[in-house]
This record gives sequence, C-alpha cells and structure tokens, in this order.
Amino acid sequence: MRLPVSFYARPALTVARELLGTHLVFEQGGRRRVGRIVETEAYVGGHDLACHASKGRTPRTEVLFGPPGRAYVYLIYGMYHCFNVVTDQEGVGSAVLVRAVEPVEGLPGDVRTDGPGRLCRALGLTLAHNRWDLQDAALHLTRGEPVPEARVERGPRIGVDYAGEWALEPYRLWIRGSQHVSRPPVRRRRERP
DNA sequence: TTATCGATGGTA
DNA sequence: ACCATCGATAAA
Repeated sequence: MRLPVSFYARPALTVARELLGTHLVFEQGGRRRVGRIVETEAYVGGHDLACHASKGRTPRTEVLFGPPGRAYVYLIYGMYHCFNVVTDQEGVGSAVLVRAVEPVEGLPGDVRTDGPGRLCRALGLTLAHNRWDLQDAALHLTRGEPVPEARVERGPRIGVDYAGEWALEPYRLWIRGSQHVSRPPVRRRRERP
C-alpha cells in the first residue's frame, strides 16, 4: 500500500506522472489528514535551470541529491511552504513538487488544497518535515485509483520564468477536469446559485 | 473577470 | 537580492 523506495527511484517526470491519483498521508497530534494528488511538477536534475539543484550542492539542496523517497520541503516568500518528493538515483538532484491535492480525509470540506502553499498549510507541513523519509508512519504516500492516460494533461511549470528555455518544458501534470487543480487551464466558471 | 502589489524570512 | 505563493484590492 505504501509507495516503496523503488517507486521514487525513477526519473522525476515518470514519478510526476505516476504520483497523480496517489494519496498523501500526514498524521500529527493524533490527526490524520489525507489528500489525493491531482497536480504535480517535475524538476528533473541539476541541468534543469528551474530546479533548485541547478544551484549546486548547498545545505538546502543537499537532500535533492540524496536517496529517493525523502521529503524536500522549503520556505517560499517567507510565509508558505512547498512539499516535494525526492526522485531518481542518489546523486541526481531531482524532485517532484506536489502542487495540489483533493481533500480525502481529516480536512474541512471548504479548506482549499489547490496550490503548493495552500496544501502545505492545510496538511500542516513545514520546514520541520524537510528531509523526512517517506516510509515514515506519519508522512508517506499510498496507492490510489490509477489515473488513465486520457485523464492526464500537461503544460509548462508555474512561476519559473527565470529558467529560460526550461520554463517552456511541459513538466506540469494534472488530472483533467479536477476541481482541485491550481490555476485551471480552462477557466473555472462560477457555479450558478 | 483580470491585473497589480505587498507580506515575510530562509538562503546564498 | 532573490524567491517553484497567496490573498487583498483595484480596475473594468
């Protein structure tokens, strides 16, 4: 049930695809929160100028080069967190950013989990969870209903314009039609009251 | 509806 | 100085 290390020990783009539909589980203070992953982004290695690993090995990026199946959580704009899973072989600085989940368990029905910052806030993920092993009973991923290829949509990654050509690569993946994807490609029409 | 702007702190 | 974001506000 829990995704094994072999799941993560593949190229980031492959993991980003396979992560769609899986469940992100985080337990803290006796509270269990679960979200179904509906949107991801692959950061494929040190040669990928959008990937933090392109800055080289630093105290912050070291975890990206470490063994697969660990959490990479960082602080962005001083107030939000982004949750990634480290992928590929040890020595390859790559990861997959989880950009949105659909509430499954332990989350108020009205809480927003679309967007990397919002989902971390909703689940309670912070810098304290950086470098955690994703085999941890309190933080891991589990299998979900497989998502057929026809339901997978791809496009450029968000917020990485500084990365030049790399910003154009279609490394953002999401489940077509999900109401929980951040910045839907087809502008969500307002529900009629 | 889209566009702009500022909060806020780790990292280098 | 920069930043893999968000939410408030303004403009239209």
